Amino acid sequence: MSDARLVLVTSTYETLRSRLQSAFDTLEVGADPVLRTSERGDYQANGVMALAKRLGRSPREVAEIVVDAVDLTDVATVEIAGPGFLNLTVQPVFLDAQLRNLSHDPRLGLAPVAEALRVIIDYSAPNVAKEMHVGHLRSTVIGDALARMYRFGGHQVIARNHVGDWGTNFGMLIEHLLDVGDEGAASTLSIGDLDEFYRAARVKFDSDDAFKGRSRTRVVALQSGDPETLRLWHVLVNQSIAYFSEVYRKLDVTLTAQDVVGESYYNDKLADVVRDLDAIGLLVESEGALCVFPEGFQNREGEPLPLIVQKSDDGFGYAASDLAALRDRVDILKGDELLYVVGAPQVQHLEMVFAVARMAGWLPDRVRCEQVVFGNVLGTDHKMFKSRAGETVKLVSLVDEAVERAFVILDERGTDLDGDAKYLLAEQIARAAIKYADLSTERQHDYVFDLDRMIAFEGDTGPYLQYAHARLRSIFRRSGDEWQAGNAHFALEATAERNLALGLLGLPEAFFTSLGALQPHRLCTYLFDLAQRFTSFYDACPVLSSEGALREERLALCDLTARTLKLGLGVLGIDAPEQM
RNA sequence: GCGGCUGUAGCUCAGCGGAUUAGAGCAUCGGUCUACGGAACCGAGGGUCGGGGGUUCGAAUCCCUCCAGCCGCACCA
Repeated sequence: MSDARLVLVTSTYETLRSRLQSAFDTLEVGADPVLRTSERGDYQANGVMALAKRLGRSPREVAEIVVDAVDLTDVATVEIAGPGFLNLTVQPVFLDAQLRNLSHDPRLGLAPVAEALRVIIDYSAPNVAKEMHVGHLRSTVIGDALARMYRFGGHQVIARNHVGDWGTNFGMLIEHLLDVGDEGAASTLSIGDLDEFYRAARVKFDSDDAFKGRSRTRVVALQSGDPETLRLWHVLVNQSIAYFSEVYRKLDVTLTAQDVVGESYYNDKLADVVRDLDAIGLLVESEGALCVFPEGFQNREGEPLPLIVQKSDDGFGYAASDLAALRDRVDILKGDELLYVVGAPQVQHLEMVFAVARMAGWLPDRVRCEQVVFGNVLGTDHKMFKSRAGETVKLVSLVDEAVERAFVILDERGTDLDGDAKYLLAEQIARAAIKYADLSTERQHDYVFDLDRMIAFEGDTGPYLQYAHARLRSIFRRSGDEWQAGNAHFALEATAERNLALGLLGLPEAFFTSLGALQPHRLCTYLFDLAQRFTSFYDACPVLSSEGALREERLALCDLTARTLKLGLGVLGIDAPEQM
């Protein structure tokens, strides 16, 4: 607000919507105009249909009243189409003014929200001393995209990486650590061979009774806080976190070691969860376990299904730590929104946790609490994504393979770059391919992981969008570095120019729709559509060879397009390189 | 059995607060252009939107039902 240079452009959509709203209000306060972009006009409002039905009047009649009441002077022309749709065509003067404003707005019309919320996003959640595999890909990529979008939207984000760093198998892991020695373990873990470490421990546990006995004793020592055992446990945890950080670096994910708040963090709060549930009278003992029975959940036999808070062996289940974490996020972190980016198999469990939290009064209505559900990653055979040997695929090998593939593609088409620059570019392309493929599909759907398709430079892919951006930047390299956003007049005489311009004005709406629905794919769709508008423009409208005001105008359109693509991709966690 | 998710062109996916010939990418076919990066542009063919019913002037979109697939359904998280 205090920064006068930050031009807060009222979005085109919002301008149209609010003017229509005033007109609709004359008939019924708050009636939704239902405005959307359209192929018939630039925008179409079809809220008249629903309103007419409620008022018991003919749609046509209502449409005429709205048209008479609406003030769209110098903004758009309206015409009634069909039974009562309002088709809006934006006026040239308004387009020109909007584009001029955008030219000077670093946020491209995307004003930060008036009221910042504190949003807690739980995502990634790998397990200590276990490999990160494809199953963690979606949580990590989607969670990080949402975190970036919330931040850019003006909210405060607290990322929580709910790492699995506790449980009975740590007895076995620590004993194995002792067998191979600190340094041996460190070297195995640091090169990222976590699967090997875990497998070796498991094999001994299953085949060696003495080892099994030591492991059980070790669990007890760990739970009772034995200092040496805790030291060993820390070795495992720290090595793993270092490894995860390397994976996040490869993926360009914003999670840091500070965001890791594992299950162990809640250990001393679990007893309180049980005690407090008991005090409220929700706790029921069933088959030796302490449970809460939220309404509406049944087991196979049609009997009430419990959320087991404390197991019959007195140990705490993950329900307990999830409840403790939820309380922490509401009471201590003061979250306004709690998001859990967790896969579909956990739907019932989290629903039960949320239900119990509400019953206990730990989750007030003002707090939005939601699981950001996502589907599975499938192989090209439409079965769960596995390696040829039938094993789960390591996340790092997935990324590495994509980088190699990007390298090959760069070589094939010949690049000016070499050495580190070339490697960095290959990484950027690989990440774009993987992330965009994941983000551009509606997240609840399973999707098919097909590296060839997602790294292709043609079609609806990350690299295609990067390429569109790189071509744009190339224009400016050739134009000489004297160009800067000036006062171009946007006449938009060519159809392709006008289509591109309308696309550019759509960013705020696309962004907030996407964020509001927690659906990054909507922003992807917008960016791809914009890129297509651009390539059509690029083909039809020469930029550098045009002259005078027209050249200025087209350069300004290119500048806006490049910035919009870069911003949009960036907010999804995808780089937009200057050249490819 | 109960609950959830999914079923849209050959393939991969959008659309699902109801709207006029159901969209895109890939693949196929046909054009354009000595192309500011052709990793391009323009166009064509291809779908009874899983089946059936209902609500409606109008449904891929809402409701019911059936079919198919995936997932979950008490002490591993």
